[in-house]
Amino acid sequence: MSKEKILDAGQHLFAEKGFEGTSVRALAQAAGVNIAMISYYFGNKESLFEAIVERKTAYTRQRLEEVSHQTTASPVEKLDFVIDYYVDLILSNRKFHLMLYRELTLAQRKDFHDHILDILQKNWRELQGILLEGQDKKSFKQDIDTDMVIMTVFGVINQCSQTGILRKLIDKQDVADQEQEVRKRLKQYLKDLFHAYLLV
Amino acid sequence: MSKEKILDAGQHLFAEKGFEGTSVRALAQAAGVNIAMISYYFGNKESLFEAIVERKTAYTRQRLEEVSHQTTASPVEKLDFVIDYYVDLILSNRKFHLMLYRELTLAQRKDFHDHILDILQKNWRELQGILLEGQDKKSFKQDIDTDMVIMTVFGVINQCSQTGILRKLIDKQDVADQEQEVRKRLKQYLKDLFHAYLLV
Amino acid sequence: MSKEKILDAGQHLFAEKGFEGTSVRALAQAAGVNIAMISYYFGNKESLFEAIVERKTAYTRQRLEEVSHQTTASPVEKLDFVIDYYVDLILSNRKFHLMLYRELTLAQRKDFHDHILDILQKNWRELQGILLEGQDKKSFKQDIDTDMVIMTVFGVINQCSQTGILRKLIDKQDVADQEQEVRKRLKQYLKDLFHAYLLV
Amino acid sequence: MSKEKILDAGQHLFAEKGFEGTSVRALAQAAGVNIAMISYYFGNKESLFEAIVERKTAYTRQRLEEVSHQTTASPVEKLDFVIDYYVDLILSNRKFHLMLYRELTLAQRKDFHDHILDILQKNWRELQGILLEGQDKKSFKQDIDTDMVIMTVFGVINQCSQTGILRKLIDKQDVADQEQEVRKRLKQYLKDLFHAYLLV
DNA sequence: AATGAATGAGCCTTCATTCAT
DNA sequence: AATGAATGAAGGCTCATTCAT
Repeated sequence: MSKEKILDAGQHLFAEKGFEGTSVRALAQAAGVNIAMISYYFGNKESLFEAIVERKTAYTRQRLEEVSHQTTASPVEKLDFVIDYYVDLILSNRKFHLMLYRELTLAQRKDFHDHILDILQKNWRELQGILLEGQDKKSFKQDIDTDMVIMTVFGVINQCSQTGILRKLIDKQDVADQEQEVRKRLKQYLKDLFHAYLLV
Repeated sequence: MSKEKILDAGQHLFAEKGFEGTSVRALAQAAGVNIAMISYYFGNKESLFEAIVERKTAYTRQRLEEVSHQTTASPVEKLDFVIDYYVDLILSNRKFHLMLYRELTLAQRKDFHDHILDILQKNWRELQGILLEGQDKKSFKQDIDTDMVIMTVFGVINQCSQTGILRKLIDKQDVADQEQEVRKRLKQYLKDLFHAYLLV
Repeated sequence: MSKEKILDAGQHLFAEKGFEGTSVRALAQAAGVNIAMISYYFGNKESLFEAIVERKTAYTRQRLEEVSHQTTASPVEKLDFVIDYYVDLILSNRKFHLMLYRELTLAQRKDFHDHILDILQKNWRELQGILLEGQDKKSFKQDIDTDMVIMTVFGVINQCSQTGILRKLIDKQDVADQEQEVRKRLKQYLKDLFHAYLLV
Repeated sequence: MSKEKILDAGQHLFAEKGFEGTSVRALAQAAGVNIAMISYYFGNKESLFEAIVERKTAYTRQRLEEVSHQTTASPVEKLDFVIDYYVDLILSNRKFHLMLYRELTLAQRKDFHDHILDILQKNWRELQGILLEGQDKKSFKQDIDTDMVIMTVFGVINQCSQTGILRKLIDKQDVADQEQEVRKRLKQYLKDLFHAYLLV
């Protein structure tokens, strides 16, 4: 009960304020539990952070595997699906993902960094599998840089999420519409881009 | 004299440890000045940070403007040049740029966030100018998403810089070679990608 | 069952880490019982400590009384026996005795201090009885300071046990031999010393 | 100024409550300075403790050396002087010395333990020098255990200081008289004891 | 222009103990 | 008889900043 409340509060607060910016006092207060419960359940703040990332990414990985291992869809269809999936995933959890990548760029806490990177790489391998399958089936070109394609998918989505620049480019409508507009545009763009680059 | 030393020390330390991770004590010690000098010259840590970013980006912007305003090159050539330029720029100052984007994603410090974003947008407008010029001259397609192309340039370079994943993918050679290999591969990929997407 | 396990764990842990240095959590873990059991059985940490000391000293006192009340031996023989006995006793339980005297010197916990001192004094009175008997029988000098002799017996043994200096003075042999060497030397010295001081 | 105040407050508080029992908050309050000044001047609580011991023992060592190196006195006179000196020294700073020996028996903090022991051993060597000189000059017996004599001097004084038992043995007079009585009796006893044991 | 001392708030963690079951 | 969850206080320490000189 308290454990869940701490995880929930942590997911929200870490996303909002970052690791350093979130004090255990604030965590305990937001979770409505005593400050000592963080140590009691998780040992320390760092381990709580890892537990939150673990919970979040485990769910994501599971969902992703289900999708990418299905055999009925073509590589292009799978790629399009993954694009849609990741755009929605990242933009629906903007602050959390931003925070994750932010902490990832801090050379401090090397062990944690490697741990998270391993988890993310598992997901990246799924995408790589689709690209290689497409090359095998001759539906994608042979001289493409698959690593870079993966970098592009996450790089573009993160960049949009990060800078929030599109909010400035489209300022005619209200916030909710903007959000939908950005997602739609992002999905369309990535598909167009990769169809132009990948397809034979 | 002391002021310069503080700026230099700050540029290095903030890049290495981030804003939160850099203490005023560490700054003073690294600069070889008294701890009170930071407040004396810059008021507080945040303002020192802004001064450092200002100094760094001003230099970059100046260099970029010189390049993009030249009239002899074609849009494609200009695009290719900007790609080369940014890959070298960001990868040559990896830690600083990572830190910059990291701090940018923290909702805290809103004013600072907007200030930095304004600076970066100036540079982005240069790139946008090239894309629009290409459309004008009918050398680029008409139905392209120019905002997204900009997001892609920075997104992909940052993603490579950020995760350092390529270091894992190419581990046959020594570090210096890897660095060159990554840059070369990144430049080639981005050109191939945009030529496929942009050119009529 | 749990109570015994706690007492055993406490005797070992308090000897090793001292009163302050032993946490209730560590006690519970070492005893393999729930943390709340310490409060359940003993009320609080302090009372547990007293219970342990009580158990330990009661056993010692019983052994000592058996010995000192025997009537066949002369005062000198009795004294020699007590010296042998105490050297072995204290050096065989070095850490426990060190801890006991250590806690005794803390002005805090006055009640506990007095309680322990009463117990120890009972044993001291046995030794004093021997000395007075020796004076009565004219085998010891009349102008000796019996209180100080008692202080000397315990003071010297404790000092050796405490500083572990003899380990540094005799470093030719292995640890087990050192231990035996120290005991032998200590017994011989104390007998020589008191024979010189006490005997008529 | 603050540094001195912290050292003074520390000397008093550590003697009174021990290392663990003295909080940095209490130290700061007793010294009338801000809590951060302990870190500012000494780094941490442990280093403050070492600084205090250093200051105290340095003064003692200096005094002792002056005395033991004088050439006019005989070995017996020197021994008697050292006995008088140490009885006064330890009983005048009872709580401090008790605390010192107490902390010395804690296996925790091994480095600190060794450091203090080294300092104390320097003083012990002075006493050992006197005993060896006495043997050289044939005024002391040849078959004495000099290490044990040293253990005895400190052991007996510490034991008296520690248990405070004499307070119970002599309870006819007021406290100040007791103190003097104990010192006088202790000095006399130690001289009698060693004269009996050492002299040819 | 520059300093070292000083501040007070805040950090994370651990403590002995008690509660509800 | 026994438990795991929960408590609130206190622990040592570091922080950015300011003061007096």
